[in-house]
Amino acid sequence: MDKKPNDQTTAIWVLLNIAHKRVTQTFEAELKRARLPSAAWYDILWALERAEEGMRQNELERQSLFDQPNLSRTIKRMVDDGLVTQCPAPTDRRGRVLRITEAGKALRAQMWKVYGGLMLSEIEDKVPAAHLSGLIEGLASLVPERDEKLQGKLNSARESAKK
Amino acid sequence: MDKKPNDQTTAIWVLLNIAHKRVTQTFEAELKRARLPSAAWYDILWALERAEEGMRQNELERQSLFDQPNLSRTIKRMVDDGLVTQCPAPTDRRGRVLRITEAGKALRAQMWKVYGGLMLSEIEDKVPAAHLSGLIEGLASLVPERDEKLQGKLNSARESAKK
DNA sequence: AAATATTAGATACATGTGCATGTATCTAAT
DNA sequence: ATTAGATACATGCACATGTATCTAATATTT
Repeated sequence: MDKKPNDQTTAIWVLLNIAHKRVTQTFEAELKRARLPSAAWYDILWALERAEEGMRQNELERQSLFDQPNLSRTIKRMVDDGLVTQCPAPTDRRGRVLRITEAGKALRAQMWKVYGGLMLSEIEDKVPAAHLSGLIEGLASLVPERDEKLQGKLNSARESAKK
Repeated sequence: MDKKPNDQTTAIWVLLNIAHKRVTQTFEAELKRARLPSAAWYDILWALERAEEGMRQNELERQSLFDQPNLSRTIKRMVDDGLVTQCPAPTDRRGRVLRITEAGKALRAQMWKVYGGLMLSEIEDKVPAAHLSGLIEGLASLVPERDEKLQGKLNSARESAKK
């Protein structure tokens, strides 16, 4: 090694892993305790609920952290569970248009009671105001601008941080 | 929901997931490209290399992000690969003392060339100085003080951040 | 128009992860 | 000495994830 990472770099790397694991596990455990699906399902349901006209599956893939095969399987399960419908896309016969069902909306609302509460208790209550913007901007700096797949979420996140 | 998470909270939650996934995937992809084991293996090897006298498996479990069954299996693979030895603990016949082998040390050194370089390119080069402490303290605030399992790493990380 | 490349989505396979549980051993109270 | 409960580690199973590949459809090139 020509140059060693400094101590702050090490701290960030270690803490990024610890904090992510810790927060994620808390979310998943509480959702499971409430007999609800995982946070990833929430994110899909919420994205589809906002898309009034439905959403192409590849568009959802770009907005989510799922890779393509994984999203495909997850959607299949959600269709089987009656949460989402999958119709052929009108303009491209390869494609599928996804829509949330009423049951899907109901489940998302149900999940929000737990999910939103966890955002409050696990994040909002814990991060001191002094470190809010440093945390947000620091995390954002780790995501490359050019990564098209993540750009959408990053932009909307930064925007809401500014308000 | 009585109270909604604010926009900064949402940004943190979204960015924590995006940044973690993005950085982790880069690390794993580059290690794989170099035909090296995952970052988790590096962490184990490094912990054992620092423990001159060897380390009890349950102690390693506390210091790592592995849960117990998963660590058990991972250690088994590392023993099979000749990277680690597993001896009965002298004082407790339930326990195992783990030690890194010379081959294990060599592999860790090899991995460091890639791993350390990634810490520089993916973290040190990307996070602006202005957000360093906010990022570190913000992440740390997400980890509960009382979580014994994570406390060790958190303390050493904070300490190095101060220097 | 034919050939080729690209894209959308699904599926197979290998691997990783968490949870529940099993076995052996330890500690401490009876 | 015996028994109750805790702890250390291992294993089985269900499920999530990533990689490679497949099919069908669309886009591009010549």
